[in-house]
Amino acid sequence: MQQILTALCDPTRRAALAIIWGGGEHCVCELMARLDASQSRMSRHMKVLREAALVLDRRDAQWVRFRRNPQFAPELSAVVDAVLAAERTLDKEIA
Amino acid sequence: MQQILTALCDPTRRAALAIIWGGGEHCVCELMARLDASQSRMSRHMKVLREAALVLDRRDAQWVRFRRNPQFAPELSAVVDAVLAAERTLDKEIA
DNA sequence: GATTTATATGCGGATGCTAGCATATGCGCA
DNA sequence: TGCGCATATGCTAGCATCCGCATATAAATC
Repeated sequence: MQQILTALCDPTRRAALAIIWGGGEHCVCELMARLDASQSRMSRHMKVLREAALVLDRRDAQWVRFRRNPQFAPELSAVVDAVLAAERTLDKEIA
Repeated sequence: MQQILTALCDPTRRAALAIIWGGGEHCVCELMARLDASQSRMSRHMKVLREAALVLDRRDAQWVRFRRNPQFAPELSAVVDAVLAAERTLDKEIA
């Protein structure tokens, strides 16, 4: 739990998770581009998400593809869902 | 959102919030006793919860009574609910 | 006014998080 | 083997967080 919340505490990680949580595979370079983050920065943030078991990764040629961990405890998935949903709602309200 | 997650990131604050979130008023000295926290530590943690608008406080003679903020945005309340529920569930599994 | 109880806060030290830079590693291709 | 793209990581500086200790403030009571 502590690890999950720590992972969710950084806006860049939340943004990366928002992209990944919806499904599909995403490489670091894609996330770098979409989130305007430097390479080492993105790589380290993904490491935190991986170590919290929020995402899984696999090598695919030069790339490392990240995807949502489907075996994540449902109570914890509910936390992630709530955070991402809240963020979407609040962003909409500002815009 | 950032402020909420930062507030939730500390285990002492989560424990205090778990007590308060259920309802009722609770003074700092009660929380100190129940969470085995020093006075300055507890006071500061409560300040973080207050500044995140998770809780409201009022003076009552020597005491400061904290209670859940009833006007908290529902999407954010959902985050708190999910976190506290997950923590309860996981604690139960360990025990 | 003095004392006691409850709470807040200034200060300092320890620790941790984050980012950038440079460099290392892994993989495909010529 | 050598080169280039994608990713990981050692190092460091800057900044935030957390805690304990001491002290300040607030309210009640005598």
